[in-house]
Amino acid sequence: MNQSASTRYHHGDLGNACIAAALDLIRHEGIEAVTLRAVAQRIGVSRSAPYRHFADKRALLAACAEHGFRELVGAAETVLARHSVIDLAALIAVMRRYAEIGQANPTLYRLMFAQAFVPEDNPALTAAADAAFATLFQAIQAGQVSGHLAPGGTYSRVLLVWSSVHGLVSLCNDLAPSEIFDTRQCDAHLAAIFEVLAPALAP
Amino acid sequence: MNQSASTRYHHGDLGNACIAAALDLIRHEGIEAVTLRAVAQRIGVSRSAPYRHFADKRALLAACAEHGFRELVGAAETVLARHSVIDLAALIAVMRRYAEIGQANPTLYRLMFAQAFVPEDNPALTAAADAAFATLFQAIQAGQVSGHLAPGGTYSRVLLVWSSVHGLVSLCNDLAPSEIFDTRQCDAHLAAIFEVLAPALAP
DNA sequence: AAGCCAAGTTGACGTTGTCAACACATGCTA
DNA sequence: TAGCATGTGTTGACAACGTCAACTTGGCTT
Repeated sequence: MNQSASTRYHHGDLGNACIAAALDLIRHEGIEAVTLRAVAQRIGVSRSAPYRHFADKRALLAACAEHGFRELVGAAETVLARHSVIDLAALIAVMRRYAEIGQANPTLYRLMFAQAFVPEDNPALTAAADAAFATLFQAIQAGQVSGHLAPGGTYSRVLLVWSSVHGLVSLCNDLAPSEIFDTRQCDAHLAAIFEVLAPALAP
Repeated sequence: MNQSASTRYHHGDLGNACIAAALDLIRHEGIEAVTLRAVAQRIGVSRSAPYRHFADKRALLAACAEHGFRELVGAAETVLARHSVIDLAALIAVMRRYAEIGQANPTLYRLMFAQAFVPEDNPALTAAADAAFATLFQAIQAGQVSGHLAPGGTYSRVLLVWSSVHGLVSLCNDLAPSEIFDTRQCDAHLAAIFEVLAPALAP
């Protein structure tokens, strides 16, 4: 009785254990190391046990991507909560945190934006991505309402900010560093971008 | 003699034939359909013939990505050549064309920015990506010199423009369409972004 | 004409995703 | 309490894939 979870026949929470193991492989070993066999082995379970909890490998990866979006939204909300008003500095702080997370786990970040590539739609994943968009939208809107950000074109500004930061993080994560574009200076690049962007966002 | 290329024992240009076949599979069948066996079969050659021309599968994919960057640069230069001066309208036209190409072949576009993910560096691919950056840089610089674009911060502005458009194309290509963010309206989103961006770029 | 080398082929191997058939455990019902 | 249904994990198997080694073919040089 109360046998350790690792030796019980029934794992108890194999679904989440699979996600955790996959996330660990994604973070530390790269996407090619993420095989269902490796995931199962890490948990101490047979190779096809995960099929009781995920339809196929892509479903497991989608769950990991969903986790990534939730982490992103949670981090953004934490930063937002530290600011009593949403002005340009607050917006920059949020996007800096966004970039930080994207850079900290490049493989996961890439995976998050690789899911919709597959034809089957995944409502949970779409909702998680939407939550990221909505968080940014509400922040910018709040800044505009309180007069700390330039008014009008809320949707366009959300698109611009998200696209810019997502684009920069993607470029820095996915391109090899070169003399003309040093992908290791993502933070500095982000600051440079927001310097140009400032007049278009501040009131 | 002068036997048809498809029946000759020596193909003559198998390397380029592999790239062409892979590009066709990428465009029409999706990345998962790109197997060395499928590429070889399309050319009418045995499964491991490509290994005489590419070290491994990734090398072939890198060559495809390189081709994609060259197409991008060529298209940008064509648009630029149609404009006697580089003002905001010209810049928008270039980036619109960029987005058009990125949307026309999403799988290839994604592949182009997925190469540097692998540890081995690929000088030819890095050079091709650099050429894209350099083209945009020179265009913006020329516009600034001639007084048709706002002066100063050339590098920052290049980063901003490239990141924004690349980010938007990536988001539209890779995310599933949702009610809050319709990824099928990429062109309209691009116009919206440049509307906000205009004051930061025009003189 | 001889022979060398690049180019293409064939056979084979290990890995992977996936499925079907089976075994086990747990909780409900009689 | 016995038995059974259902959910959970295991095992065996298969096809597809990337890749390598050994072999064959063809054209070019000398």
